[in-house]
Amino acid sequence: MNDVKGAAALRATVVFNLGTLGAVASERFAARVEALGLKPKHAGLLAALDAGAAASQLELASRLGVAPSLIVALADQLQELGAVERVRDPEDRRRQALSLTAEGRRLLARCVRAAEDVDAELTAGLSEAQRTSLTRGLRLLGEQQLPG
Amino acid sequence: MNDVKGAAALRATVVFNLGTLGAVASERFAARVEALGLKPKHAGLLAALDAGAAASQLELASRLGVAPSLIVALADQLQELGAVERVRDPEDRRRQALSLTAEGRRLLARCVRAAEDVDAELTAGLSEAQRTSLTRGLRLLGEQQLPG
DNA sequence: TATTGTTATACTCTATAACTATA
DNA sequence: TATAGTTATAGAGTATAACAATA
Repeated sequence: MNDVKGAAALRATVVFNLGTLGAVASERFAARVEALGLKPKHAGLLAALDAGAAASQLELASRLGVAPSLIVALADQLQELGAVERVRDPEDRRRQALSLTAEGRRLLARCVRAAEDVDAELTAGLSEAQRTSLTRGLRLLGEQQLPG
Repeated sequence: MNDVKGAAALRATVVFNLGTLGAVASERFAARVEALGLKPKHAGLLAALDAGAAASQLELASRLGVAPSLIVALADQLQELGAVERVRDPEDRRRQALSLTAEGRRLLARCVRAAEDVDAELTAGLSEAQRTSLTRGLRLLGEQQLPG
């Protein structure tokens, strides 16, 4: 009790649990979307496009907090899967507008189902009230700390 | 409303928020412990040792869910900082028991403070009740999904 | 000259495999 | 021969920097 703060105090923090659980969660989600030819970042890009960020690739990069070159790679792969289209802006031919295809929306829906499956798995040991309260807390934090 | 599930549904999931917030949280924690010469995994190892997992390096590796070779590297660095000691088990000279030094406990305490600072930053926009409920939900999930 | 997208390159993190020493 | 730890190597993921096309 006269201890300085140790392991128990670290485990009590939000940041420690977010970090460790985030890694576990991402790993499980990745395992489920792998069969679709996707990584979690692909799902993130699909979601950003679906949310209406039909913007230029540079804008997407800053919204997702990744390097522009990564958007190129992700978009290349999604394009090969027929999930997105690139259309040159006729008013500024440097710009490429990314947009979801029907197949892209279908893939996104499959990602959502994968995420919901992982959710069920992760929160299986929680009561309904606990699940609700956790979900709300995370959404609130997400709205405050994440762009868009 | 006749839409298939899209971006909004993905953002509503626990796994999506855990993944994205976990990345943000880890990044902020990493920035704070960098000045101590540490990465988040160093803090994790210090915490595991403080929690009493004084075990062999191989046991540590499986407890933390990382490769044994990573424990070697982390322990090397912590030893250079004077934070851990390696003592050969006299009964089986292949085994090295890692243990925290006073400096290691001091470093761990500084990690805890860093984590608490990040917590305050992350949850600044939440009410006390929201913060409590989030913290409880995460700890509960952590106890169920994480080893040890 | 500045900006968008792309390509080339390098860096970080971590795992797998090969190796050493003890058992 | 099997195991703990170590070292060497390789792969994934992503960023930075150089480049091309357009403005």
